[in-house]
Amino acid sequence: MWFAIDFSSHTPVYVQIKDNIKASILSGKLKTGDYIPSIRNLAKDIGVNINTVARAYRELEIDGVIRPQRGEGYVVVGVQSEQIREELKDELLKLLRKCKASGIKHDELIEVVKKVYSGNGGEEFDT
Amino acid sequence: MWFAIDFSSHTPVYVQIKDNIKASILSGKLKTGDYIPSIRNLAKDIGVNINTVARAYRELEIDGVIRPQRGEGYVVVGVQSEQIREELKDELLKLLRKCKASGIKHDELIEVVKKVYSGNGGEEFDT
Amino acid sequence: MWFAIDFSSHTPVYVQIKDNIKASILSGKLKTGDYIPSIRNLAKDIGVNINTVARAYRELEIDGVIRPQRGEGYVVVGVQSEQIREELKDELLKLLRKCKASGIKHDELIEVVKKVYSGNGGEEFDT
Amino acid sequence: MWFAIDFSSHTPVYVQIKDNIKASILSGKLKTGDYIPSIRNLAKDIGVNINTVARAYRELEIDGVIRPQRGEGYVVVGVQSEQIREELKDELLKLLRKCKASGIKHDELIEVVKKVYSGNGGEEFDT
DNA sequence: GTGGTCTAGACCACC
DNA sequence: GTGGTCTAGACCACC
Repeated sequence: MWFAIDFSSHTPVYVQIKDNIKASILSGKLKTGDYIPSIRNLAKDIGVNINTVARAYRELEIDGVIRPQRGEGYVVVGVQSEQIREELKDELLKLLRKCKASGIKHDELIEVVKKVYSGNGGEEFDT
Repeated sequence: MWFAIDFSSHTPVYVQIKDNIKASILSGKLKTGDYIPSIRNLAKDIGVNINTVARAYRELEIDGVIRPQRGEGYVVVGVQSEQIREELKDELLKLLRKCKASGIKHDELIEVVKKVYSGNGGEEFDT
Repeated sequence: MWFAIDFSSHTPVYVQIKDNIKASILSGKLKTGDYIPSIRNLAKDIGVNINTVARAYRELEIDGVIRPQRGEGYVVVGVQSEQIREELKDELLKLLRKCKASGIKHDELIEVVKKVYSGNGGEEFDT
Repeated sequence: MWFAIDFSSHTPVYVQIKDNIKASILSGKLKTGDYIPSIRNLAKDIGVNINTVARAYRELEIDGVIRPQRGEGYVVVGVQSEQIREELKDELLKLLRKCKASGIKHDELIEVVKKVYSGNGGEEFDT
């Protein structure tokens, strides 16, 4: 697939997979009705065990994000976009507090924001 | 102490303790030479096992952030401020890209920034 | 044919097909000598792969329930009625114990029984 | 624990474990606040792999039936009794239809019901 | 001791 | 080919 896993992260691999799929849908790289990679293919691509991908997919199914297609894999159903955006903003809020507490100045911070939200660049968050 | 632990987070508790102490130093709440809480007290305060705090302190000592004072607890040595800030900004960069990719508008984002970096408040990054 | 498959059930599809055919014989909807649908037709009707129906038929043949008629499909031979009924009653016994243990009252239960065994209706076990 | 697993059943082992725990709560053998067996103990007792029990417990947690107690195992929260009873009655309805379709007479059936719902016996559904 | 995650590999059902 | 379940065993965090 199109994303890398950070094995040194404390975030479990299966959660990273879930997050990546959801983000890909939000960003439009995956649309409703699209097939996502088969469990075995994705596992091979990102170098993890089949069970790890299977768990991610199973939970995405429970969340209503994907749907199993008998014998053909999983297709995208859609995501609760607004809900996920709120979660992201919450995450951002926490991180910004850390930044401020750590003495990062407002100007420095705005510079980082500009790097991402400047005219073009920055659409790709996982390459 | 002055921070809460998120037990539902994937970030291990001992890492959260380390991060919090380092951030407190960066923000100036803790200065070189200050005593930090005893292992036993901090453990009681935040409701975790002594071993967990001990591990955080042990690693902070290895990192040169704190130093054991014979029989009197630990005192702050200092932190590689700039390095930590750069790491934070890196983390922020990644998260912002996710935000953009997920369709969060620039205006919404600035609103979140303002929530934290507004006038005075916001020194507390963990409340 | 006259039955639906529950794809979300843990019972394998080929077992559901077998059970349905056996029940149809027991109930008299299928009699000795009757032809059952061709593998291809049944597969199309219930929306499963040919191999799945083929497996069900193969096992029914092994069990002596149906018999291939050269070039003409399968005909019903018969079933060990009494044995199957005893198995069903055993299954029922277990489920009723669960019901009682779970606090379902006798009256509630009788109501369910009545729903099925009331006057005439209820011959269709899969509608 | 106090229940056996049917390894020949098509119902996955982890589902059987979930069902048994829920039934034990419904029947009063497990009450709110009780600890359930540790993952490793239950796995050893019923002769399955740790992962299988872990999956059952994880899903029960998602369902709000049990709650992890840091470092001490899982405690019972409770169950949506009424919902589970409705599920059981649904299951019963399906089975009864099979019974009727298979030619089991009303009298035979009532006999089975009486075996379970007669004055005393029958409370133990899993011994 | 407790639970959480992951691997390597097996076997099954279904297409 | 697809997904689903399970095992045996490892290593981690936390108590």
